[in-house]
Amino acid sequence: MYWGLSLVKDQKGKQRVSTGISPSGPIHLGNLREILTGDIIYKSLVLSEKDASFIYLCDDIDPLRKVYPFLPESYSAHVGKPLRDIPAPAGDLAYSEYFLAPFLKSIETLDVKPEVIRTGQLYAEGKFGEIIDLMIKRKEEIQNILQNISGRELEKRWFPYNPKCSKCGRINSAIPYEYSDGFVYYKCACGYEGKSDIYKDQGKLPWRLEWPAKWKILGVTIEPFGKDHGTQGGSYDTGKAISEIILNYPAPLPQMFERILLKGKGAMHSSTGVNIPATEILDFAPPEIVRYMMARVPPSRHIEFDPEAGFLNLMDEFERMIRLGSENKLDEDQRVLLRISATEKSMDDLPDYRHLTTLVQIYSKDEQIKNVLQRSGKRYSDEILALRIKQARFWVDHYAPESSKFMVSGETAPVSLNELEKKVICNFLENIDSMEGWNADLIHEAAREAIGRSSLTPSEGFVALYKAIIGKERGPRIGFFLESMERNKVKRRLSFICGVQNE
RNA sequence: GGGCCCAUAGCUCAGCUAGGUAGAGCAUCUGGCUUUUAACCAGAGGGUCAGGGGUUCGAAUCCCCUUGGGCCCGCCA
Repeated sequence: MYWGLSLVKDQKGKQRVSTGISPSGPIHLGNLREILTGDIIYKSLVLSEKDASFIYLCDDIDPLRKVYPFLPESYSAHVGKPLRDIPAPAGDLAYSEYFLAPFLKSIETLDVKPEVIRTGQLYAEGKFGEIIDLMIKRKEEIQNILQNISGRELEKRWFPYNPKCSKCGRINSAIPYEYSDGFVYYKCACGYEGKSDIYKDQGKLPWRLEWPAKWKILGVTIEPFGKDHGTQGGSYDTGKAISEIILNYPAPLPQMFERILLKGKGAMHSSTGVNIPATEILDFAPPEIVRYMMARVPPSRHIEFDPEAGFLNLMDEFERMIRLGSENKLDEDQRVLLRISATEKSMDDLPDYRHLTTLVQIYSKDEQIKNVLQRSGKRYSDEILALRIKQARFWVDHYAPESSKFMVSGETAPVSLNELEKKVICNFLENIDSMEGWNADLIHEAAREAIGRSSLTPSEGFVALYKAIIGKERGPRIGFFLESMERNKVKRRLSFICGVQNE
């Protein structure tokens, strides 16, 4: 059974899948796994005909933890303040919204459409109030749970609520010393003394308490999370205990997921530069393939993403699957996988990606590529075609390995050909000289004829031609390829090889 | 110190919570076709299922140990 279906099959009643993130910087492919795993689970619930909803929490009240490498040093003044209170590196938005906006755009492209909830807003609306009150009142009990399960020693003055200093704006430096009637009294490191209303966004719960609180407030029943939360004694373990003992709410069904590694580089991490921003993935990868990449393996396995040759193979694999799907040749699991990988857009008749990576290297204009594709009788919508061409070009420019790229050799570039191969080139040159026009069919016919007059097999003959023109043994179909080049340029190159003087 | 994941063909992986004669795609090789596509069709070679032990009539599959690789926690989220 498909892993998503297997995960949800025993879930009873109303289901709510939750995912989220602190929008503390640009979101990369690795982060995308969380929300896509959530979406796959959500869609698995829908396929299982269960009553399901899907939410995405933007933890915009989390403090800025440090000056990240991508930030100017001036941000040191903002460390400790909620992300929603900090100005963005550019523009007028808040810091959190600045990083959230492109991410939301990306996931929409990926056909992920959760209800987006800002945690700061939940605090502002007082949604956490009752639970904060309860947690403060049962502080000792919670403290014991945390200490027993996580094994860590909590400080004597530990308090289950972090007030935000109304003077300096930091949420990590105010020390509470008293609680009464919904107000937490604190003294901040900046010297200010004040109080926070727990029914407003004047402070927050620490993570290990906030997580179970969210489960109860939002009615979460399933939640995927990274292995960092899932370790023994980690925040899921303590969250589960707090949820069940203190809040009397069953902990959601957990689904841990492994990380995404960049082939040859290791784990993706925003700070090390080993990552591909989520937005950039979509510059070259159709959204279906990104979904497919996450959906095809169970979350417990790490994914080694190879944006170079491996990506093209993945595209092939997926396109093959679509083809088999339309021929009704897939087994049940594969059908589910395909269904879950699909976006709302139709996947019928998509131009072959690998083919496009060749075409974009031959032709510079979309119009020419469109003509070539139409010659084969296929029609694609301009919008889809333009997008795919753009993606293929991006891939060729940024990720294509040498074996997938070609460059036309200089007119006098050295090339090693044996006598038989040279003969093919010279025959071909003669044919070109006497050709009536310059189009793909004629060129192709001329090439076949030239090879026919030699003692080489057709495939050997084509190797000779490719070696002469691009210095490699294989290449794009010769007719269309040469048609896109200037006739005289081709002639000069072939003449050089044959040693024929040009007039 | 603790925890999780992984190891199956040259490469990427499936098969593992129904234990029953090792699979797919790509790559390679052979043959065919000889050109809308670096295409397509047919076939072939290629694996002590990391190693060892156990359970079993029977183990890639379940259990234990070992080795190797990766990651996470022991700050904060």
